[in-house]
Amino acid sequence: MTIIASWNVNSVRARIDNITAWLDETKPDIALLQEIKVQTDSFPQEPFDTLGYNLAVLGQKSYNGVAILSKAPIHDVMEGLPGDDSDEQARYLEAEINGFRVATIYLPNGNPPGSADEHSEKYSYKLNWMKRLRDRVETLLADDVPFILGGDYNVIPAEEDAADIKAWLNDALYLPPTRQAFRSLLNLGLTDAFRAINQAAGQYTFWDYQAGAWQRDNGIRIDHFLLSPAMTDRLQNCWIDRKPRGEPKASDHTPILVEIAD
DNA sequence: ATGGCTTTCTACGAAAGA
Repeated sequence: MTIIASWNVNSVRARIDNITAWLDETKPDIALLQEIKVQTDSFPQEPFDTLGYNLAVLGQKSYNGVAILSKAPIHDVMEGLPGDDSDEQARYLEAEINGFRVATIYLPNGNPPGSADEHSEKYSYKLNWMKRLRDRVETLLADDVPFILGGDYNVIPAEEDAADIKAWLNDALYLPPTRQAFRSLLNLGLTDAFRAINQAAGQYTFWDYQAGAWQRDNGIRIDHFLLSPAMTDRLQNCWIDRKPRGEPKASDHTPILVEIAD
């Protein structure tokens, strides 16, 4: 049995005590982090060493940045999403652990989206990034390697994934092209692990810092695990741990976890 | 809400986030 967590921590340095306390209590075998907001060589390695984790880090100054923590050895690390050599944003890191491939994903936000006739530069980047992710998934499927892609997708898949969907109708997280691109990933044969286990509305992974969103449970479900067919066959459970969002100095995201059978 | 927080930076306000 393997427990894998994904958590957009909104700065690994500002959140180090929250993160280490949660890891020490929850003890996931693998943790995928996003928005570490630090360059690779400044990543705080020592507290994770102490907890028994191996590390793979793809950092960037100030923004973005992703990391994989794993109690088992990490092999064959791939830094960055293929398909655009000019893309310098640190949003994708993939490796082999325990015989499967695992990626930590920080999909672009995309706001402001621009108009329907002319998407903004940021929204175009998001949609192109999703196309590159689809291409990567097609390669992994063709190679017949089991895989799990976890992270902050910045996609609200359906109206039941937001407390107030009207607030998101014209947002890059929910616009039709965004949901269409997310569905096209699923249509390749991937499974949204959370929805395979839990069909309830009102299951969120993000609450804005503003306007008492957490206290009012005004959230959205945007952090996801997508599993290849072979990994879906091994899926035992998937759940959201709301507790870290209520702690002092919390990230605006909370962790999502999957349990995979051996 | 064209932003009510939060984080970052050769900082002292602006950019980015969602």
